[in-house]
Amino acid sequence: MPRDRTDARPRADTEETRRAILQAAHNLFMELGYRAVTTRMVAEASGVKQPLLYYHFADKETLYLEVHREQTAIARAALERIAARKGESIPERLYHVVHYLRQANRQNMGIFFHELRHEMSPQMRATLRELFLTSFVAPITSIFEDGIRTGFLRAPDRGGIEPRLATYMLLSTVSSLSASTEMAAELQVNHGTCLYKQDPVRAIIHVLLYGMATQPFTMPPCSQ
Amino acid sequence: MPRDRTDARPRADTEETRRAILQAAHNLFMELGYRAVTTRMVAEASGVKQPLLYYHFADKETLYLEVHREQTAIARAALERIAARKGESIPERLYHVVHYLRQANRQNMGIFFHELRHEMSPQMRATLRELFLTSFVAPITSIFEDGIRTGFLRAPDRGGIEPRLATYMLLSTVSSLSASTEMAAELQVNHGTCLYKQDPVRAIIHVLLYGMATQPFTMPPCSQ
DNA sequence: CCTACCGATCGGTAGG
DNA sequence: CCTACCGATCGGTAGG
Repeated sequence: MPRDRTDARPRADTEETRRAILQAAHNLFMELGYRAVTTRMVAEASGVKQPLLYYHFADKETLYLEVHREQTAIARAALERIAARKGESIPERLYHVVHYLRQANRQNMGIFFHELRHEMSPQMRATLRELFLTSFVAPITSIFEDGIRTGFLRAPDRGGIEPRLATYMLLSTVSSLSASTEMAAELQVNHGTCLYKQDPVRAIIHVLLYGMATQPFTMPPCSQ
Repeated sequence: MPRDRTDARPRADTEETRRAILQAAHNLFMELGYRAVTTRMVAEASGVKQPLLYYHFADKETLYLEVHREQTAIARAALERIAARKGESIPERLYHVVHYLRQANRQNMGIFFHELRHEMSPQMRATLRELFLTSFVAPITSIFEDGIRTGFLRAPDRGGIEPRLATYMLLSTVSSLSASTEMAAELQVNHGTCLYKQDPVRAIIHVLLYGMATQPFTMPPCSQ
């Protein structure tokens, strides 16, 4: 749609503006959510007038999609790279995953799914869901699969859980960690006597791997 | 504010209407979130005209607060009752907690904190935060504290985590479970060979208690 | 408990 | 890339 007009500015300028809009929209959508961000807020944050957004993007929903397309591509590359480091242990790879997720200012996963269900058109919903699965869920799941394969993690039929469920537990805990001031503040206070406990990320991974119970699990064996 | 007018209806009718509004508002706020729910939607769902809401409640924010006041009172009673069942094991009590949380149609915790930070006035934010801590966090935390006290769970200085962090991990995982179709659908598919795995709630509690690793935790001992 | 209506703001368009 | 503006809808009020 852009650059088919006779009085168009040089390509660089137009591209630059488009990128400024995407960047501003990214920050605002992640901070406030789809509905709370107005097109006028995006325009002001990117230094243009509001109707210009509709020269670069068909509508607000499309702008939201383009933001996610760009960000998920970056996240996918980073997470697949971490997942592929077979030389590193499972805890190390998980730590790097969580570290990346926190550093990328992703919004809360619950809010993302909420927006998917309630604010997006059906085809947009399907596209965004696919982007999320490919870029976030798949790489992390492959780490858990690797853990089961190498015997570090229990297989689902040996008292373990499905890799996909493990991924969702990790993602939901970490995204709540970033989203809720309450939880984040709580974790900052935790200056325990143990080294890893000063780092909430390590504490969470520690629980997912080794649990909280004193004794190893005493559930009835699976092949009963 | 209500019932100080000369032509007021009988007390029962007015109370009934107020309750109908609260019930409709509860369902809508939990399903769609504060911002997405309009006062006109609440009015229609409770069978009254929109301006009537302002006879019973000062504004939209106050209506939201009253909904939470009522619901957290119910939740608090239920959760404190479960936490007090000292005859039941920690896993059993946790299972009942999660079962209750899922049955009460609570919204996603991430969305709740998001609304707290971005949609509420400061004093409303403080009140709602207090309600949440007293009604949800405190009772569940007391179960984890009990687990450490009785030796079923590892103490924070013995390779365990703070009870409060355990509570947030449980709450965030469970609330994502209810909120994301994605995750819920995933868990329905899980028909493993192991009994507890057919129940996603048991699987989540199992991981929090016993972890996913084959071997007990091999982190450096804490008193080093 | 209602009808009628307000100022503000929303996403998006016209026209250049 | 802008000014000007649209129809719709929002939370809330006037007045009875």
